[in-house]
Amino acid sequence: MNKKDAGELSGVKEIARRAGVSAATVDRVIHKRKGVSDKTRDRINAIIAELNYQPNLHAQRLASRKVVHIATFIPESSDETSFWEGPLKGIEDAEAEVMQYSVKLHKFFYNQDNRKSFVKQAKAILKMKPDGILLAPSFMEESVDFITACDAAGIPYVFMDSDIPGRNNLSYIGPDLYQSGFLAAHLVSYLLREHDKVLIVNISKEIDTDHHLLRKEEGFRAYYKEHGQEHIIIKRDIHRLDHASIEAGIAKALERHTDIRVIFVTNSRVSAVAAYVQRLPHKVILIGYDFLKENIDYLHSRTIDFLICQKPLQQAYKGVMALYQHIAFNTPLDKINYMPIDIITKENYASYEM
Amino acid sequence: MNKKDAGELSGVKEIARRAGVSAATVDRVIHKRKGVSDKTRDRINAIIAELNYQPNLHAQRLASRKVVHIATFIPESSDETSFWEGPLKGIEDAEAEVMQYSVKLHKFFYNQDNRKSFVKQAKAILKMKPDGILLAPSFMEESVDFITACDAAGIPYVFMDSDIPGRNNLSYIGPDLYQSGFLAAHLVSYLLREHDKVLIVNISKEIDTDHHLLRKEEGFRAYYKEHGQEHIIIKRDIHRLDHASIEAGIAKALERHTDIRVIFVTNSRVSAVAAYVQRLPHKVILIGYDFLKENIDYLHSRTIDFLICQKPLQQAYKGVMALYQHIAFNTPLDKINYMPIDIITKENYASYEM
DNA sequence: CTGAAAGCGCTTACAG
DNA sequence: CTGAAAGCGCTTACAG
Repeated sequence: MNKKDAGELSGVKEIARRAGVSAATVDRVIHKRKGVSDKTRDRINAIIAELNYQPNLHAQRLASRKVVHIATFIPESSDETSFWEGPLKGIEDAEAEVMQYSVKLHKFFYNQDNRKSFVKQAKAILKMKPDGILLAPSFMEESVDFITACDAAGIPYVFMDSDIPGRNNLSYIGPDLYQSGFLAAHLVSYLLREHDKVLIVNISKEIDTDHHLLRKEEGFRAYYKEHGQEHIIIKRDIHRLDHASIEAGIAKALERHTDIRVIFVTNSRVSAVAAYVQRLPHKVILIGYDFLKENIDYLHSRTIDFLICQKPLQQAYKGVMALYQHIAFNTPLDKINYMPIDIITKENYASYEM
Repeated sequence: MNKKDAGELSGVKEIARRAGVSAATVDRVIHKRKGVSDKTRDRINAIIAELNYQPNLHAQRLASRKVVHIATFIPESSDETSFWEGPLKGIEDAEAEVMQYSVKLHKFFYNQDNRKSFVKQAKAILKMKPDGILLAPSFMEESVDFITACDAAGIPYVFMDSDIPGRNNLSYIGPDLYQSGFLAAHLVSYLLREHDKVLIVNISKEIDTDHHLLRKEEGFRAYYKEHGQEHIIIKRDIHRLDHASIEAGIAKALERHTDIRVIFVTNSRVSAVAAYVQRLPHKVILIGYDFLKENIDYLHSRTIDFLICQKPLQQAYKGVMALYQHIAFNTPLDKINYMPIDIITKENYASYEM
């Protein structure tokens, strides 16, 4: 490593010198704080532009004695599904990377089957007045109430995992559900022989309001509509999550339609279907969602053939980082940030980066 | 944002106070510089361990007036293939992110069809004595000579894109070629009907020594060996890169084996095969490698069905960053860092992160 | 509306 | 082998 070229003034000091003001005033302009005359401001901005000045982030963070408080608000991991362990890990990774830099994360959780738990925690978040919030807005109505309160309190927020369009969120970071269904349909099209049928299975307690599953189903159907083949699709909604109910639902469908060759489960509950399918005398191709331990086990034993996955860990990681960048350095964020749609198989899961 | 809790001394100063020495001495111990008595060193190390001290990277980079010089050494993008534009972009991204922090990148390129260009540039790199090198070691012998010289000069290096096992590289960042071939074989197994055959096509000037392609073919064959089906594989090596030669090679194979339903091209030259296949009266499923514009166009028109891709941009980006972290902060690196094996289709390419 | 001075947590010469 | 002092490029009170 060599020494840096000994140089003249640069950065804030150089700007101050050229403008004939102090560094403090330049700082005020850079951070758009008030208390600077328009004339001085314009002069300084012109010099900043001319010099194409880029602040030294190290110096910035070091000198700033501020602590940024970020609240995260996601479902807790339940016995039913470990899906949210991924995002939680992403949040913790971001925390570890960023903590030493005067950031404090406050993690809040709600129960996905309990709207009241959401409302209660939401209240607690508003009370602590964080500098920003990362939110997975599962319950539509309650989420809208919450972000309306955030807007009023001037607290910026980022959505992850699912979007609520037309709101003041800084950003949405998560899957393109429709497109992932479309991708699944394309994949399935290679797997079907003539006269074969595909079974779509939605498994959720509240399918009426569950946008996730419906958007995926729409995407899936769109593919076959495009090819004039919607008739090959059979569909079942299963409203109970216990294995017996799920198995009964699948069994009935397979009984009625003996030509079903592929089952597409629109969420991570595919492992419950796999538990049944593996006992069948003939092979049924199984496609589902999400990198969960149960699912990977079935992928490994080739009962599940493909899993579609959208980087649950990275979603949350990016969400925290984006908020931090925005709050600490005023970085602009993209309003929509779709995660890649990954196809996981037995061969590539080991190197999958969540 | 709230104020930080007003605190006592911390960091280097607190360690110095407890050890009864100056900050400069603590600094010497942290960076394992010599000129400290064993006794003092042990005392300081004990305190560091006790406090679980983590240095503030911002302060570290800010205070250090060193410039880190990193050389990158990859093939130039040619008319034949734009593959190396991806890694170059990755290098430039890393540069943009890290430049302001006193890092200087020096980009060297060689012609993939010209060993002499490699040797010449390698000499130039050794002459400038960088602090670290990111190397894509295409030519085996020449690369070994080069890294032997680097070892002698004490210059650390990281491999990307292809590995040379058993060397002193800090790290390898790139694909798991064997496993990607195995994945391709699994994918193909879904696409073959009874009595169908699959054609493996290697296209390269020097296939004898081209480890890339052979490792992929091995992985591919391993899958069918496991299933006792090696007989369904037909194989062609094509040693010329012009479209006419490639088309002639494919045409001959298809003529001889009318039951070929899938063609697996072991590298990015799949677009040349696509140009021929799209003119055939019947559909042939086509699988190849790499996110190149030509390939994506054929993916879009459904002539190419799947592309396997291993994050060319990210490989190079990670390589530069890893070197930087190692040189500037002494961060330990993983010896092997396989990139995810991604399956690209018409539906998910738009959101693919290279 | 503006500036002088101190300080963030480190590292770097320099002197002894 | 060790330390005092200055400095990296910013931001923060405080004073005017």
